[in-house]
Order: sequence, then C-alpha cells, then structure tokens
Amino acid sequence: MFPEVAHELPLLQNLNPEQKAAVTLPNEHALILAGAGSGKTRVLTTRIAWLLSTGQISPGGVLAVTFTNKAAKEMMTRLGAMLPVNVRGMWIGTFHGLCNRFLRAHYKLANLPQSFQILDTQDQLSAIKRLMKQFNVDEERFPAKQTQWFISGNKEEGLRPNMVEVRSDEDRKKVEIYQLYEDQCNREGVVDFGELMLRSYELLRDNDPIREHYQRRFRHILVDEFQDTNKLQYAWLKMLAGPESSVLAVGDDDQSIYAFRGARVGNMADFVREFEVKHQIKLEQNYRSFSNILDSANELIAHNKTRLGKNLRTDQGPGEPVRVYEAPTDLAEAQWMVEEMRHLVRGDGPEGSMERKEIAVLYRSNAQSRVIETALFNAAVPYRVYGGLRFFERAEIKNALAYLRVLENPNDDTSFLRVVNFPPRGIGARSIEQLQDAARVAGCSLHDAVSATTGKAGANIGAFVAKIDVLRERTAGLTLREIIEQVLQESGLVDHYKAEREGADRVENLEELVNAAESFVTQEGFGRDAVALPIDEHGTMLRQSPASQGLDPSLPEVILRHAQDDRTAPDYVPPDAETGETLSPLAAFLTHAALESGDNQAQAGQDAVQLMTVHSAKGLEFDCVFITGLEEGLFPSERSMTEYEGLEEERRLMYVAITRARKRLYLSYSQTRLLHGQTRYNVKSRFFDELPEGALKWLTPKNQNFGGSAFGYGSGYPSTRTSNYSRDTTPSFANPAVPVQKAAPAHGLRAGMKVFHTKFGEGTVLSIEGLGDDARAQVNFPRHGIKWLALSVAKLTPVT
DNA sequence: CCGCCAGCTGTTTTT
DNA sequence: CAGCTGGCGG
Repeated sequence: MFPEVAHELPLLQNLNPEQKAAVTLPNEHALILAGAGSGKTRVLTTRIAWLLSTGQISPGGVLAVTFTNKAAKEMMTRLGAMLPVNVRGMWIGTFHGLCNRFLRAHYKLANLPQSFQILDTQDQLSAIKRLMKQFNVDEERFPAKQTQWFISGNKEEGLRPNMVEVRSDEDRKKVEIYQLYEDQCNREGVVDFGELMLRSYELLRDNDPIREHYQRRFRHILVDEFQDTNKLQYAWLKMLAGPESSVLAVGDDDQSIYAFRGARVGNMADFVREFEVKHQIKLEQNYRSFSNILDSANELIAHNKTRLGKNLRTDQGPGEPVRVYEAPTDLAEAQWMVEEMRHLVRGDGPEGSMERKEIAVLYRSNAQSRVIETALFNAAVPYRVYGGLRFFERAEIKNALAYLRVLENPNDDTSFLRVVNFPPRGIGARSIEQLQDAARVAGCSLHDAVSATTGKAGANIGAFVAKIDVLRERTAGLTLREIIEQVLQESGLVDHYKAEREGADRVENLEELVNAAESFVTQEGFGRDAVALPIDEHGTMLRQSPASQGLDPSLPEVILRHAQDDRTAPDYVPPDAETGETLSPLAAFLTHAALESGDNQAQAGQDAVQLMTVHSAKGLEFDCVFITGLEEGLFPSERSMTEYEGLEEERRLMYVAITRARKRLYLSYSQTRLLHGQTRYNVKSRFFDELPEGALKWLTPKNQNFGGSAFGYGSGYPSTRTSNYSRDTTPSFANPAVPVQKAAPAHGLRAGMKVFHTKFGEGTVLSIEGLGDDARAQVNFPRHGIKWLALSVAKLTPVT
C-alpha cells in the first residue's frame, strides 16, 4: 500500500492538514512543534498506526519513548483501539523502562546480574549515606543530598567519575565518592535510574554489532515531550538512530518546565542541526480552550525571548473572560475559591453545573495546598490532592520490598540494612558497624559477612540471616502471591504494624501489595516489562516461532507478513540465549515496583476537586482551572527571579497552567500570605502585566486595598453578593480606573519595587516582613546579592 | 536500643 | 507553621 491509497484511510479522517502532514511524513527525521492542546498524542499514535497499517513498518520496528508511564500507557491504549495489534510487543515505554528492557536482554554484556535491581531516589540516598559513613566523609562538608545530586547530575551528562572535570579539592573528593558509589552498586548488583540510561547508552556506543542491530531494527523512533530530554537521553537517541531510521520528535519549547532537573530545550535546536531535519511542522490549532484563555496564554508567552516561535489559535469563540481576584489573605483567597466552586457545581452559572473533577486548583508549590485544603474541608467539598508519596514509596511498602529484594539478591546491602532491624529485633548500630567492618575486610556483602562474625553481637544478626535464608528456601517454587504473603508474615511486618496504634492503614497497604502483585501476574503477565530480545551477544538474532510472537491473528495481512519477518517482537519473557535462564516473577515484580511507583492517592474514582502543582498538571486538562497564589516571589518564585533563564521558565510554567483550562479560568492572588510561620506581604505577579487586558475581568478592583472596607465575595454571578465592580460578563470588559486607596505601611515599600541604598546601590525589594520598627525588607542587589535590611535603620529610597 | 525533643529547613518531579 | 533529622538521655 502506498501513500496515495493511505490518504483514504479512516485513520486520517478528522485530522487537520498539519496533523495529517505530520502523520504521513516520509521516512525522514522530523520535528513536530506541538502546542498545548493541539492533539500531540493523537498525532503520535496515529503516525504509528498509519505506518503499521500501510505496511511501511512492522510492530517490532517501532520505538516510541515517553517520560512517564502514564503517557506510555495512554499511547498503547489509543494505539490498541486504532489497530488490532498487540501493542505489548512493541517498544513503547519510558526512557528508563526501555533501558531496563534493553539491559535485561543484554545483561551479560552490560556486566550485570540478570536479576539486577533498581534503586529509586530514596534507596540511592541511603546507599550514599551509608557509603559516606563507611569512608568517614565529613557530612557537614559533603551533604549526602548534594552528593546524590552530583552523582545523578553527572550521569545525566553522560560522565563517569574519570570523565568529570575536577577544579577543586572538593570536586576531587566528590568524584572519589562517585567512584566508590559505583563500586558499591556493582558489588551489590543494583543500578540507579541514571545508571539504567547511562549503561544502555554505553553498551550501544561500545558494541558495534548490538548497536547496528538495533539501528537496523528501529526504523521509526518517536519521541514524546522532546523538550524535556536531557543530554544523555539525547545521546541515547542519537545512538539508536541508524542511517535507515527516522526520528520523529514531538515537543513544545514553550512547555519546557524541567530545566531544573537537567532537561535541555536546546536539544530541539541540536536535533534539527545534527540530524539535518528536513521536516518541521507546527501544530498550532488548539482544540481545548476558548480564545480568551488562549489569547492570554499567547500574549504571556510572547514575553519570552528564547522561543522557537508558535502561536495557538482556536475556532472556538472568545468564551468567558479570564476572571481575576485579589484577596486580602491566603485564607480569604481559599474561601472565595470554595464559594466560587459551589456555584459552579450547583450550576447557577451561565453554562450549567460542572463536575467537581472538572475543577482544578493549581499552585506553584505544594505548601500552598494546606490553606486550600482547610477551606475545602470546612466547606465539606470533596477534593483530591496530587503529589506526595506514591504507593511503592510508602515506608511499609518499601520495607516489604526490601525483604523481597534480600530474598532475591542477598548481596543487596541497601535492602539488608533497611530491614535487618525492622521490625526491631535487638540489632543495634554497634553490631551493624561490626558487620560492616567485617564485610569490608572480607570484601563481601553484609549477608555473606555474617558467618564470619562471631560472638554475642553476631547472634541476633545470625538469626536474622538464617531466617531470610530459610524463607528463601521455603518460598522457592511458590507463586508470587504466596511468596509475598509468607514474607509479610514471617518478617513480622504485619504483626508489627498491627500492634502499632495507627498502623491500620499500613496493614491495609501491605494487603494492597499482595493485590498489586496478583494483578501484576495476571493482567500484565509477569515479566512483560522486562521482555528480552532473542539476540545473542554477537548481535545475531535467534529465530522465534511465529506463534510465539504475540500477534493478534486478526491483524491485517500486511502486518502479519511483516511480523513474521520480524524475529524480535515477542510478548513473552525469552530465556537467556545460552542458559535458558529466565527472570523470576519476583525479580520482575520488584523491577515493576521500582520503575512504576504507582498511583499517588486513592479515592480516584470519586467526583472530587483536583488539587495539584502546576508541574503535575502538565498534560492534563480541565473545564475550570484556578491558578492561585499569583504573587511576586511565589509565582514567579523568588529563587527563579535572579536569573533571566529562571524567569523564562516560570513564564512557561504559567503558560502551562493557563493552557490547562478548557472553558473557565480564574487567576487569584493574595496581599498577605502565611509562609514559614510568618506573614508575608506580597504584590501581584508581574504576569498580570503580561496578559491581554481585554480578555480579563477583574472581580476585585485592580490594586484594591483592603483597609477595613467591606469586602464582598465577587463571584461574578448576579445572584450572589458581589463587590461593586465588574459585574458585566462581556469578555472585552474595560476596567474602570479605580482610585488606588492605599493604607500603605509607613515605609511605603512593596515587593517588586526598585530601591536605592547608599552603600549597596540599586536593588529590588523581594519581600517585606514585620511591621513598624520591626519591618525588614529583603532586597536583591545585583552587586552585593540578597540582603535583609531593617527598615528603621537602613535608608531605602524608592527609585522610579 | 528506643524514644523523645530540639533544632533546622523549607520550589517545582519523573524514573 | 510543620515535618523531619539527628543527637542525647533513659
């Protein structure tokens, strides 16, 4: 089948010209600049479906990579709905998930045990702490957190210890720790997230047959959220893309909000240059929001200097104006919001009632959720907070997993230490230290060092190890469910939490772990996350029986034909090519737990208002969105304001926030906010000055001061108490010039003001605290940095 | 060895 | 304000 025919495929119906162009691109590198709400995921999945159904590629030739499991799952679901193809056999997954799959397949070449386990961020930190203690590294000078950041940062740059540039003694020490950490991980047979990526990259780089095989295999590489890729991920993609491959990168530079964790928007420009990209398509048609919302987003983001350039448009009308609200306090802001929501849900607004789950409250930092939660709770409005600990990160779950990991791999010292005295069994720091010394001398794991330890100190530990070893023997041959049940019992975890006053939830979670394992086995089919390729270490593919290729028999003939040629698209766990050894269900489940940390909160099904940070809202959409705390120092955040780059990222963050809304958008801020136990006086965010006045509707007068005047809830509905202002609903509402009635503090300073100091020169007020003689201002002086100044002493004069 | 209390430190997050 | 960590006392 050829493109002319393909154009008639039902797949391509209802795509706009740009989308269609993107979906049917020739097999060459391409960059799709996909604006918010422009149907990005649809284009990606349709592209894959189109390639498959026109016979241009077989399922095994596709590699599609995302950042989150959620995105990967969505892609597979949507693809599965479009084509009767077994999506599990394709390489669709997260960067780390795919690297895991790759390393499992080539564990020998990667120098890893077949059942290597993955350290999450917590595990990594405790491994580093342990190591630093052991080597007497001064934790004052080298905080473990900072060391962790150093190590992961370098891995993400693709740098091994010997490649890190050393510019000071401190650097030298850090590199030394980095090296020791690597040795420790290798000894224990564990890898961290960065290692999954880095080792995959190096294996591809250093092994020609392997690289060439995968390059030949993956003729189509599709990358989602390309603007979020870091240096190593980019290098990895470059390594996988062969002369015959075409890379389709989809991204939006305006939605790059993860620079703080190593994402390089510059990868987009590099990609265009280094891959000699021939096709660049902009998806600017937005299917999500009304134009008042979209115009606001467009005008705001236009204030950024470094952009590839893109403007969203919509066919929908202006819709409602963007409502702006100023509150005297953070509590008042929250209460107003709750009141507003009740109207929306009750349905006395213009467009009928709204579901609670279609209302989202966004904020810059998690700390802001507290006041809002209080207000919602008091008003008995159901709500759900995103963020916080995910299922597999909870302490009780991590403890259970640690037992399981020690069963699977006795050399996993991190896990060993986590549970050696939990539940408490009389093993103290003293005995553990002894054990660690013994292990270091013998150059073995803690587990193996036990037999060498003698005396009283060793007795308890000996009992522990014996218990683990017995458990390992006894659970051999049992199902995953049975293994976990046994471990939960025999470890004493369940009993321990049952005895605890508030342990009921934890016991429940442990039971939930059994369920999770059960559904992992039945639904997922164990080990499917760890499908290895039937290829030997010379890069020779091993032939599979067609029946085992996991293909739906109802597939279009053309796909089947291709699939039969493709010997590397199985959907089951292939054994090791030499020994026939395969990953145990337990090891597979542990991998799953590390790579997919699970949902973060229960009661997902309930119709509840959604609370989350702007970051976690990325990729989601809601009928109604409240963006709260739009204050200088909060959003944009204080820390970002010193550098221009930082401010641009804050602006992109705001852009992401605005574009989450479909129908209704509220922006609010408060003059006063309780932060770190102190009242802070804030001014409204500069972002307000960057929005189109015509699209906004101020529910409170601009710059209103709340010095005692009666303050009504400006809900915008005629039926409720309103302020005297802004009752009309026309989108092009021009704000009347309201006289600024200021009861300004004696010093007359506000955050955001430029001031002059006789010694430090000109600076910007970041915040003001305290009243009267206690009043202090935090001022950022370009020359001298950020200073706190007592206003009764320092003479600051405003600069105009 | 366990529990308590003082002191500190507070963006954003996925894997 | 609050949650967490680490140090110290029982």
